[in-house]
Amino acid sequence: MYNAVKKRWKMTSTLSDSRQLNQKFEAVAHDKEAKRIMGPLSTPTKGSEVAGGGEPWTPTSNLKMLISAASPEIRNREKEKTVSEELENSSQDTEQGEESERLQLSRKEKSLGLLCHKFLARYPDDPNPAVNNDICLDDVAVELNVERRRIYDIMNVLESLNMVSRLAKNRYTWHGRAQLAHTLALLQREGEKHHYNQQIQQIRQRHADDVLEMDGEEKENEDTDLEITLRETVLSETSADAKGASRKDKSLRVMSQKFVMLFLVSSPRVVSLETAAKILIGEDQVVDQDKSKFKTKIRRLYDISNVLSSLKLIQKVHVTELRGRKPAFKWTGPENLSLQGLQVEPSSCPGPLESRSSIDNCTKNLFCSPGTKRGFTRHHSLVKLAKSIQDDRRKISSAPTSPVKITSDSANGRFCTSKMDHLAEICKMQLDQQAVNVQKQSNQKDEEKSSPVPRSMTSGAEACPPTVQLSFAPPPPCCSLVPVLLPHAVYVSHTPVRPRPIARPPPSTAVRSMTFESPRGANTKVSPPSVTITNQRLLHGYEPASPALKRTCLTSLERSPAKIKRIETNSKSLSPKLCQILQARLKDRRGALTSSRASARALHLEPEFNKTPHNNPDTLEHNTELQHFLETEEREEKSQNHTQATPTPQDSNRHTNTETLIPTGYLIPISQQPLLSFKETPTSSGDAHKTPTYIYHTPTAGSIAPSPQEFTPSPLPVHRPTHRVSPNPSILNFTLQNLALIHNTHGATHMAPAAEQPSPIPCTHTLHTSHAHTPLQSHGMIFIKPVSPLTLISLQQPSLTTPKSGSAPQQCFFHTPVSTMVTPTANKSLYIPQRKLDVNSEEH
DNA sequence: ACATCCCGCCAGATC
DNA sequence: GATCTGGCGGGATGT
Repeated sequence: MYNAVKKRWKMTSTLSDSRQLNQKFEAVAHDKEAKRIMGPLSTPTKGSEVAGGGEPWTPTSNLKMLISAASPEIRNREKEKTVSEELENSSQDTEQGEESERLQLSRKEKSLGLLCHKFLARYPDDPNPAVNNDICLDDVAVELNVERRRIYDIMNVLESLNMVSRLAKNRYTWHGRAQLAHTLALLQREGEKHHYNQQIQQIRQRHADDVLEMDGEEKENEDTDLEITLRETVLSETSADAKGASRKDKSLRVMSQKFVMLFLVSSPRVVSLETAAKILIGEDQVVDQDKSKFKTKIRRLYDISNVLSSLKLIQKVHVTELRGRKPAFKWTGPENLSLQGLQVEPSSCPGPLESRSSIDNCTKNLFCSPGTKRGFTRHHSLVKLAKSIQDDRRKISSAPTSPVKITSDSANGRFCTSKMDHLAEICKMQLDQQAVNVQKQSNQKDEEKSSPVPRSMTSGAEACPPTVQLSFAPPPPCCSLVPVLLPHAVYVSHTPVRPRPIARPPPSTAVRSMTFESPRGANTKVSPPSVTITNQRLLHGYEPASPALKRTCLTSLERSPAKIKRIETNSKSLSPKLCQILQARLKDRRGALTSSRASARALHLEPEFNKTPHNNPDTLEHNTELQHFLETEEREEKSQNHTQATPTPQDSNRHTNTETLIPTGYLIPISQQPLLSFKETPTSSGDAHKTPTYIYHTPTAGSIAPSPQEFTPSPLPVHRPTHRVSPNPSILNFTLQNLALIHNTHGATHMAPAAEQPSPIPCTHTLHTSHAHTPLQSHGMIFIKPVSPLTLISLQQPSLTTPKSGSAPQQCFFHTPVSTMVTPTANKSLYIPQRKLDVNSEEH
């Protein structure tokens, strides 16, 4: 397969090369020009790359012309394309010169930025919805003479800004800048929520301090305050990076959105790559993990920057700091972003990210009768839901190493079944409701149309509301699906920002406790100050232990598959060390940790994780010991906290927190009640406050929906200490595994519940409803199988459908990487994003 | 030497 | 199983 892919790529490159060669032949180029003029190449709609030639008749053409004029390189490139195309048609002899040709092109000529320019030149900023704005990656790749891989990079960034949306495999829909302002506004808001500005300041300050004095202690102190916040946020967000979810969490889309957020919240709208990378990665990790990660992040940021630069949203600059001159980017995009439009009725309009396709998918396909065939492939998920569930169960149960999984099994069957049943009903309801919503939306649209955004692309996306609509406000049920832009990452952090209508217990910092190892090693200690800070934050309404954070921890544990593998590879040698570390850590933790353990529940770790321990005998031994140790601790903790054990809402929250620790993707803790409380405002746009539901988008299966409840106060102090230490993913994973082995006591501690929960499937609906029934539900834990996001989605839908049902369930959704959303309430538009897009409008 | 970032391997996700 | 996606990082190129 790979070979095949490679071949394909090679072919592409070959073509490119040949084209390049052709480039030399100016005459040929001219011919091409003529051809272009004659007609669009492959995609008429797109306007083909003719740009260079300049097609006066279309905006795109004009744009192209301008670009070409501005950049000879672009022009040449265009020519090359044309030429190459001709060559292709005529002959393929070019291969010989491929290499040479390739080399001939300067690096700049092959830059992503230039490529993006070319790409953008093909489409109008404000596309006519009536026209077919579909983008075929293959066509684009061919036309632009680049490998598909490069196109993905561009598409990912554009998608993060909702300038395009994925329709189906190999297919995207172009939205242009119509929704850009809205999207940016959303991102800005998200950035504010995440306190990125603080993070930036923190980092800057820290750098300054570092330069001035290398004193370790001081640094430590510094960390306490904002840094902690930053870390939390970052980590939480990073969590995405971390693993679990799928690599998608680390996707360029998420990074791009975060990156943009940094600009939007930073006072001097200048962000250095270093700062951005740190924030995106999390300083701890940066410090701790080799710099490779940092380097990689920087590389990615360059990729993103190139695209954003092409969009003219940022501009490269250099900032001079104490340490010297550093590359940075300055925001040159729109400055005054307002969410006004966004706030429009949530229900009516799909989020900026929403695309016609998504809407269509949701409305037409998804919610159509389950049995119906869906035009969109992704919708298969619905159809396959049952199958997926079963598969998941099977997998889970089969998982040799994870006891937890096994547990989930028994109940799963029923759980799934019931869910399915619900699903059908929900779908039905949803359809009905949808019809109503559509009408409403249409009405609203008229009003809202104030914004020039053409939302619905072609065919009736009746549902497709203008971008403006996205209101953050309580997203309609469907909206939940609607990607408000919050990228996966986003979802993580926002928790902190959200206002909690209900007095909920302070968030627990359980997550932190999970992080055993501080990157800084010895330095990390539990610092009382940090605890204090946490509390303060809580008071302020920040949630230190944001779900995101938790996730982060979890995620970190899981990490990307690739990484996991690496880790596993090394596990043999590392395990002993890890064990030691863990033990030491545990000792340290003993007193403090209370809830952190919960993470342990994570039991159900990915197979990979599971493998590690098992594979390595030594590890097993260590594990046993660790387990013992943990168990003991856990018991102690339980005894201490046992009061909390009772399954009251609060308890649930706690559990949730604990759950958070669980590796994302697998267990998802959802607190229902809180959600319910929030949910009430389906229509209200109140951005800021209602937000009862959060839409957590996780590209990966396991997004955790942090409920307000999640933040329980009581445990905080305990967790805090650990928190400081940055978790070593490997260690965390290891630990989690061990913990997993340890059983959880149901109520007593944090995590246990989740693991025990039988149902692997995250069905919001079920969860909520069941809340009272099963322990699982009560805990809000959901076991999500990373493997089948689709399943999750479908499950979610049901919840969507029953928006008003009032039950909490609906509020939480699990987003698979693909679709995410959670909207508790409303529901006007059903939207199922094929992929999760990122922006959330959640809070309101 | 350092900044950029292209290239394409390779694994997870989808079809 | 084939193909699509896209994370990732080696290493080339530019400054």
